[in-house]
Amino acid sequence: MTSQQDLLDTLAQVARALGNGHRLALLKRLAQADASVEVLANTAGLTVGNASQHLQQLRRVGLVTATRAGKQVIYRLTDERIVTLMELLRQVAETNLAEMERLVSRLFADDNAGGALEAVSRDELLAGLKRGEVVLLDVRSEDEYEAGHLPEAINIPLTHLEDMLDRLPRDREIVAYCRGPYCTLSHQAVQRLRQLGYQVKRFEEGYPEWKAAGLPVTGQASRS
Amino acid sequence: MTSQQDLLDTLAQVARALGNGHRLALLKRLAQADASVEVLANTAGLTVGNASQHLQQLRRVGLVTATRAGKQVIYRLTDERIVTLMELLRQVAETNLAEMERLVSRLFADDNAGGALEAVSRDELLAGLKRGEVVLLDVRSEDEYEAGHLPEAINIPLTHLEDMLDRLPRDREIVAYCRGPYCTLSHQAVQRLRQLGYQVKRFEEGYPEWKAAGLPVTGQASRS
DNA sequence: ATTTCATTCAATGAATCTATAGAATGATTG
DNA sequence: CAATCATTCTATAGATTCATTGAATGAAAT
Repeated sequence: MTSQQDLLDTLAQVARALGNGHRLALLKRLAQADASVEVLANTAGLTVGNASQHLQQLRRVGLVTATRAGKQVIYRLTDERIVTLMELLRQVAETNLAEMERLVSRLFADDNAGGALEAVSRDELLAGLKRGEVVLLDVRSEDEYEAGHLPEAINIPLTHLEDMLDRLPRDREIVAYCRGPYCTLSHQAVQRLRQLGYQVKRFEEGYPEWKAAGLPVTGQASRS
Repeated sequence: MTSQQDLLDTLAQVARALGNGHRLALLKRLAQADASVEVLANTAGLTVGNASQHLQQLRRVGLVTATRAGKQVIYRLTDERIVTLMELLRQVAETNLAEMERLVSRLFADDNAGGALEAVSRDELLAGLKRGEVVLLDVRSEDEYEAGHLPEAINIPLTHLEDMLDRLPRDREIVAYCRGPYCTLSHQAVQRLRQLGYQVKRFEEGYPEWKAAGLPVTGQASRS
């Protein structure tokens, strides 16, 4: 059963090739069009020699291929799925690295007036919604929102928060929620919106808990 | 515009966390069920201390989260998409690392009767097809096949070769092709099918060359 | 309070990765 | 054939990663 580990080691090689910002920049450029070493070096802000070395690492694991065209060597992506792979990596990183940012956020939060990020309980939220005093904000991704969300929630993915501020009222209390108590998207949203002067609190639970409690949800299919 | 590079550097951190066989093994185990450090260490064949360190690297980039349960610390995947990410990584690696495997394959091939993997030229292929003696096998991915393929070619992605043998005739000559002379999928297919007793040869060119030569192709839209 | 267990932390050396500079290669041009 | 251009190779030093060891922490049991 060592072959299993061999396979994982091979995968790890490919992942390591992706594990460098400059190489990702090169790949990103190649996703747009094939290019020579010099062009790639310029767009990635590298010296030609250095770019060449990085490109060869990418080539070693089969992510790019090189063909000579006269004096130049043209690199191209071996497989279009590499773009998908990078996009998925970005998605996973974007949502999960919140953990890191949370630590930073905490420092900020502690600077504020003590429990600046205090959370709204389920009962409080229900009461506020009933009285029409509260606007719900779903800061998860669009996909997740479409798969199901709290009734009348506005969806602004955290990544687009600043772009879509016009959807948020300034004169009402906003309650932001995300995936649950261990998800930190809403923490960040609250923090950023506070700085912009909004009245925001965080729902202490999240969509999964809400749904599991049998409360009404809006959306398409159900997910296990 | 440095923020762009910052983002890529952050992505690179996540990719680097995936860039180790042991950590991939831990993630793979976690994809099945949450587990304690000790359990994870055992299934990955690591010492507890070492496993703990790897797990914390994964935690640092947000791929896993840890919760204490009594004496134990239970780790779990932060996001189900991590499984998808690993699967995609596997797919990309499997098709693209062919370059490496080609070197291995060559050794095998050289052991066989000289030109065991000798290739069929375009003219030979056209003649064989005309006489109806040849069955064409496209070992590229399903996507690529659907985007365009040689007429009447059967599509069996290399990854599913052994699963779909019933589509291949044992009594006729098979010619496998892929992306071109520098693509090695067909090398591997020929080698594996030979061992199973099929009469297989490899087309010395590939789909792009065939199409570029103005020969008929089947499929949907055209790709530049 | 002490012991035990699971896990984490800290320190070490070997191995690997990175950027730089300069030499070497391969293909075109004069 | 010499000169030039694009790229690759080689060598180097500094930084990072990895596995190992033993000590330290935190929670449960005696």
